[in-house]
Amino acid sequence: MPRADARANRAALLASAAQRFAIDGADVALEKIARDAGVSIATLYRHFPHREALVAATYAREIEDLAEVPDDGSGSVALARWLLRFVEFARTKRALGDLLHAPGADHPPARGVLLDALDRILTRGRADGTLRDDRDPADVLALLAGLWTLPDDDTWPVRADRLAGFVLDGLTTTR
Amino acid sequence: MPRADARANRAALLASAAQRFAIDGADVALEKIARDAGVSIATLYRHFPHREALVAATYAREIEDLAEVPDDGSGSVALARWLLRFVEFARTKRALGDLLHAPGADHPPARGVLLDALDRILTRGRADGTLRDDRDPADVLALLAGLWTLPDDDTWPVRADRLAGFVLDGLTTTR
DNA sequence: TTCTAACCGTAGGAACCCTACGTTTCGAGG
DNA sequence: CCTCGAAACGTAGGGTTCCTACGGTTAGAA
Repeated sequence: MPRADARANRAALLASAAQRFAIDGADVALEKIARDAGVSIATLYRHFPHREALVAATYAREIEDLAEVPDDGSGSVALARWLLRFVEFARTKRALGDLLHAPGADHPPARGVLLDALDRILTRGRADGTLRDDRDPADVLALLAGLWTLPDDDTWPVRADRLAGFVLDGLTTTR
Repeated sequence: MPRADARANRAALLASAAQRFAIDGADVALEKIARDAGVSIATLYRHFPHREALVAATYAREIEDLAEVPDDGSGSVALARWLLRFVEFARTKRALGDLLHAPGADHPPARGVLLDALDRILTRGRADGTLRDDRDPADVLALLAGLWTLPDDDTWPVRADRLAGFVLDGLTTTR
């Protein structure tokens, strides 16, 4: 159990981070987040050793939510539902793009969590014959990276749905 | 006609940039490129007011190459060939990812050039019935953004081909 | 050879990242 | 209620990169 002041500072940092990431994007200065939270930059680094850790912690709950895959329904239906949720996720959490799609070879934990979820869905679809068996979770995530490149205007939802639909189409066997 | 020394410096900068982008990636310090070229950082900024301009100029020739689309063959065949070239493009010019897929609403010229090429291909495929008519060039480019998120190891070519194949499959009508 | 517009480098401010180090404070145990 | 040490804190500063202001230098036309 950490000290009470440490816990409070951590919470304040996460709150500021969520706000700043939403307003200024993923590249906002960490010193700005620290200032908003009323703590020094050193405290931020003590709690979150690098930017990635702060981003991951900020969205930890949402990532866990997205990692849960209901057990009912066919693989293709599960995928369709998951994609809907993922699109909403991408729309509201633009700062996570860098984290999920970093070209580096070492996956951040958040990426692994989502890959696991996709793996469960693909496995189920493979078993019940509703999904093709020649794609893996990383392929799906790579295709969805495009969600973070779409222009940030009113056309976003339409384009995003079309992109997700494209992915779903390409994965389903029924056709 | 600019002065001879200005032309030489510009050429030296482009040569250094090509080398540095290939070795160190898109985020290499501009001062390093300037030093390699034997000029000062101010000279670099005078020729290329921002990083984007330098990247675009460095790969201008290759982008123009990729913008040329042969007139023969069906739309789907043209698309297949173009995708092969684009994959090779992505493999050798990783620094261009940021430029082609910047989320901002204002397209850099290089992006527009490729969108035009894709548009010609899609239009042809729509005319001859080999390509679906409900996708636009920006959709295709968004799907291909995933190429820049793949891990930089030996599995790259395989994953890249699979991704491009997925895009092609999803666009062709013959099935 | 002269002269000026174009080009160049030096120098430095500003923003950000990250760490070393001395100080303060919480809260468990007496 | 006090003591006291571990844990947490902030200040300060070095390093890097971006970008610009300004005065010196040079190419090349007349």
